[in-house]
Amino acid sequence: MQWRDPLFDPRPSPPIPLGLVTSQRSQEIHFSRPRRVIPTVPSRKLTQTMYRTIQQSLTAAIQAILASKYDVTLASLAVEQPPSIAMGELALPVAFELAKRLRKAPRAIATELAAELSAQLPEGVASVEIAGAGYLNIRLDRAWVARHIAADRHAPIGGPGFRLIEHTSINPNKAAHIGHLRNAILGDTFQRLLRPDTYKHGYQVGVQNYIDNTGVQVADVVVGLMHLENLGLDTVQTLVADLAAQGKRIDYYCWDLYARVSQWYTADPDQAAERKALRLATLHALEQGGNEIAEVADLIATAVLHRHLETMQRLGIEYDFLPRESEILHLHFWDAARQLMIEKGVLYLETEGKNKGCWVMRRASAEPRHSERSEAESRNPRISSQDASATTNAEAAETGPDEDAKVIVRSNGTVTYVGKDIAYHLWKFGLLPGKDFGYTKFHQYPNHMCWISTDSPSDEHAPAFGHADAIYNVIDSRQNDPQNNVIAALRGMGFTNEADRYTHFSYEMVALTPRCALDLGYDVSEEDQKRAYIEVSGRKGFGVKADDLIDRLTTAARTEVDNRHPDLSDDDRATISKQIAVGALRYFMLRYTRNTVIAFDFKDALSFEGETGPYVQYAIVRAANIFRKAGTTAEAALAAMPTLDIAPILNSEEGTTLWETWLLTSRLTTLIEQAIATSEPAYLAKYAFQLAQQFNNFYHRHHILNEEDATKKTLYLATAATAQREMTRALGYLGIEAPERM
RNA sequence: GCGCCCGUAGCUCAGCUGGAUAGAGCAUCUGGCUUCGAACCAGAGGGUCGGAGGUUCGAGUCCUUCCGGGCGCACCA
Repeated sequence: MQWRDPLFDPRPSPPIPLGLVTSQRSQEIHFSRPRRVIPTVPSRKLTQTMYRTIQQSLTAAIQAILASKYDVTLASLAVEQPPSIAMGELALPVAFELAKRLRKAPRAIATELAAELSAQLPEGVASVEIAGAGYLNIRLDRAWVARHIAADRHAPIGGPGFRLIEHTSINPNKAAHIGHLRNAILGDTFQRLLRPDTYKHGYQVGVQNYIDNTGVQVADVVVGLMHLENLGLDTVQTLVADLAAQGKRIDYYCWDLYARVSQWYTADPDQAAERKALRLATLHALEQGGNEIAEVADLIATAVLHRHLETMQRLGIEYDFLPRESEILHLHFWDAARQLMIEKGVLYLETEGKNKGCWVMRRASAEPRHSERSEAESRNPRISSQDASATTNAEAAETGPDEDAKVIVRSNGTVTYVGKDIAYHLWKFGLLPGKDFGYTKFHQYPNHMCWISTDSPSDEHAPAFGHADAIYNVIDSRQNDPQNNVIAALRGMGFTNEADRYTHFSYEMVALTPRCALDLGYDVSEEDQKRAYIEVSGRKGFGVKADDLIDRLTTAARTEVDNRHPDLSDDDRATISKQIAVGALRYFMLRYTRNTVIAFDFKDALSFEGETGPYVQYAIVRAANIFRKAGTTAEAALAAMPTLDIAPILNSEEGTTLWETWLLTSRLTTLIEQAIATSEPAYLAKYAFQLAQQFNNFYHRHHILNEEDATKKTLYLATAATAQREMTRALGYLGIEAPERM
């Protein structure tokens, strides 16, 4: 096991545009067109990157020794973490790499290197030792490092540029379910990692929630309203108003109706064809716009959309802009995209074969990938020319039509979903000539406005969206192929830079365990009961609705809070319960890595113990309680650090737990960088938990308030303070608040 | 048939650029509340990392192949 610390990261840090730093969310700045900022080096760099400096001087020293003593240079030097803190803080396996080249035993090389290095130790390094078969283990100056952590020196994160995150994107025809929650929580957490805040410079960020308000799913609910319920525009209006007046959720109503309609289509074999035709006619009317069907659709889709925003707001999830498919259609984004694609030669009219009469695009998989192949071959000669026989474009043209090509425009002249998506993504990158949405206000959050697209002129002072430097699409893994098609289109058009900065933030679905499905009262076939999990289905009305889950979590938390804090006011208990519920839910969705299928079970999701959000929240509350009882503050404890003689304590046997706690608190920047680089928020969730575990361990080992030695007591308080600070930050990025008490 | 993902402790999952004795949580068992709150901590048992080859000083991690499971491969949207 090893880990990397950004403080020791050899990579150069990206330039920071100091001028863009804002501590508060401000729509004027966040959504402005990309500001090309001339990178400047922050003046604080020298002090902020002290730890990185340790490593740099360390590796530089070793390189110098290698060059002078053995006449070799290494491209990079690996730096690892020893298995136990007792062996040091850093481990260099450099001797292993050199063993063969120098025809010398690793341990002998390590011995020579250690001798040379010990003669001139870099600042912050206490000693060098040889360990195992030839590791160079480095011990740090614990007091020196701890003081820098206490002063909150940390490596900078972020850079210039505008990054667009698309997440949630629920069809506005039914209630959000647990699968949508995973999507929204992943996207929202990632957005928090990127965005500027008081801890980091970050990147400029825009959060978009794409609304497919003219799709077949909305059409289905419209069919239900108009043909199953026999409602018209006015009576649908009444229905929406009535449900609102009764405090009923319109999205729940649609959830049931959608399932009924889906069944109704095929319920009577004699009428199946007729009903399918009705469905199609409804869809076309809806796409066309300017008719009663479209108005009903807009009414219901907008009402459901408002509910989705409410649901997500319960979890602290907010959006900046809601682009709708209706505007992509009505503002003719596709026409501009089509012209561009033809100009760039990626879209062509098929004149033969099964796709005759369609405008098609070659699939991503059919593209020759020269660079990848040559790289693989150079690494491993055994992978050679067999797979180089993949058909090239030229060959395909000679051997007939590409039957595997993706149809973008149907033979009847209508554009497919992928076509619309290509147009939308060209717009995201500012590559769609002459096209932009109209923008109008839609929903007011406490601190900012959420805008929605319109085909009318924009509101005054509407911000500009689009023109992103990089984009992240939080879309489940089942849409892998369609996403790759869009990326392939960009690449094919020569927008390679954009294609490289297009991240399909893919994740696996949330399914139900058979037991959970049975508990909810669903019919589960014998076959399904044998499976590990069952896919949720909006069409079948099969799943756990997001609001139901939040309600259950809140109720469960409330029971606990009522038992523990009968003295607190009703409002306070409600607030704490909500914070715990959100903490449990968000952590649950974030603790799994993206491509793990979550088999949902209430037992796991409703747990507040073990590896959960509330566990971390509880650790923070404990730390806060110490300062309350001690009559001092975390800030005061940290401020006292420079004056304390802490080296003897940290270097002692009993100081190891303390030191481990300090070391772990310093890794937040690493984890954030790692989570961003890999698009994997789970790493941060894991870290928050480990930090809480480490703190709890320290908490039980040292009784702070009873400590009689004044120096020790202050050091203990500072340890609690730094742990509390970093746990709170880590949870903040996960979108989880720390309650006052719990 | 093709593409992508997964297979690690009884269960649910981590394991980043290949590194030292493969880790958590849950469950089970044992111990710890008159303490800064036990939504906690300490300890125990539990592993052929799906199988087989290969590369490497070193493989859960990289390559090949096989097995098992999931998802996706429409002129639907």
